[in-house]
Amino acid sequence: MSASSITSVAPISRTATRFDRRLSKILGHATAVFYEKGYDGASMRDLSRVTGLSLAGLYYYFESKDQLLCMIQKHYFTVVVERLQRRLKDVSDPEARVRAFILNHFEYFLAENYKATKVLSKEDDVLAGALGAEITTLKRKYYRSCFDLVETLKQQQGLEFNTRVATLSLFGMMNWIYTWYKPQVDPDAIALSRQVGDIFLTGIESAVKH
Amino acid sequence: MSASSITSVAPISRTATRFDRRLSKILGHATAVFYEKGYDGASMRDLSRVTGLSLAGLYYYFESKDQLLCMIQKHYFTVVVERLQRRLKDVSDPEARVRAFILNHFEYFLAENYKATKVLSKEDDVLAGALGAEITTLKRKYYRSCFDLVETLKQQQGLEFNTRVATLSLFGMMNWIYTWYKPQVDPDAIALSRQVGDIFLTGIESAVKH
DNA sequence: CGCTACGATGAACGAACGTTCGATAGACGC
DNA sequence: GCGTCTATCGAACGTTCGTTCATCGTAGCG
Repeated sequence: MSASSITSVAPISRTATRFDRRLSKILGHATAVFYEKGYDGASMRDLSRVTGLSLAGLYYYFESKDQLLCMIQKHYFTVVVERLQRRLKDVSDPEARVRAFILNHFEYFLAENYKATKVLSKEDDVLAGALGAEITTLKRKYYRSCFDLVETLKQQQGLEFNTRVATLSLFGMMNWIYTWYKPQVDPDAIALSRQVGDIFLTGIESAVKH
Repeated sequence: MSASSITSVAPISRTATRFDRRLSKILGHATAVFYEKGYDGASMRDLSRVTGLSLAGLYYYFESKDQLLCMIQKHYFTVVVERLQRRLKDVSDPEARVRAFILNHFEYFLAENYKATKVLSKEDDVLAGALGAEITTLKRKYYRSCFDLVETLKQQQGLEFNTRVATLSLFGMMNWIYTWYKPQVDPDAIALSRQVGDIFLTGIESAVKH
């Protein structure tokens, strides 16, 4: 029973929302700190400084540093999956659905939650035990969504390739971005999702100059 | 002046090679430890245990933990670039040269030095100052090699795409592998380099069933 | 007014960390 | 045989870490 699940069902809504709003801000600050210094490199004292709360005060909102990371990862994965499902409702063509996946990923992780990308990608396996298992389940669900879209496209077009390798290569292209993306230099989320989609679906050699 | 550069030019070859051989083994053990626990997660005491040397004895071979990581990264990047240049000598066709790059990367980092992939990819930005700058230079050289190969292919075939995005997408596919590759399940380095090359060059939709 | 739960704090704890220092063998040249 | 260099060690140092605990003000409720 996590803190958020307690308060979200608590009868006194005023106190509950206050707690949740405060927690939400802390999660945002923590994401920024982890983005800049990495999970191990960031200390609770760093987080204390940027949030304005005391070191001990932080522990009113979560049980441990591990659980804090868990809550962050959980939040972003949950929301991106929700958005994906909503977005896929209007799309039926298999190729368009794969492109919708890519666009959804970039719009959420590049345009709206840039710093989260690094935290989710890099601090991939630091969580162990029950906390790690919870995140693994969520992540597998997200992966599975993509895998199924690629597999459906493969069936429809009568293609032949290793779906696992193809899907994980696509994830590679998307998740590696946190290491090189520069907003001033590189295309925005929409243009980038088109280019990555082009490479994945038809390769660089299909982009003939006209 | 690093320790290895001193000893490699030292007149007394017996002492020098002994030092270098021992250092080389330590580097190998350290790579394995960093692979398993991450750079921050791995302690000098962990390294002391697996090497059999005492905690203080380790510091006879390098100046600091940071410099140890630097030496590891330096070694692998230097060797892979050397191998690449040797391999590219026999290949003139632009597409074949891009495929040679991919094959070279997988054969070195997947088949021969699997654990190094993670250490190089994940501990990408932990090094700061002069140590970090040295690695950045090497890494940029490797990136530049690939960029030029892609750019040449683009010119020869009269293609139109963002070379930077394409190149870094390729790196994404290659470098992300450390997060998912399972030798028992997934194709070997040769087959994998062919599949990744296919995706990059012609996309998944070109792989029509016959 | 008094009670209770909430939100927050300063100070401290024990553990683990990277690194250093002085000492100590053994090998080798003079 | 004596000084010097190589290789290694136990022990400790100072620091930083995540976490805890007793405490305190405050606001709402009876």
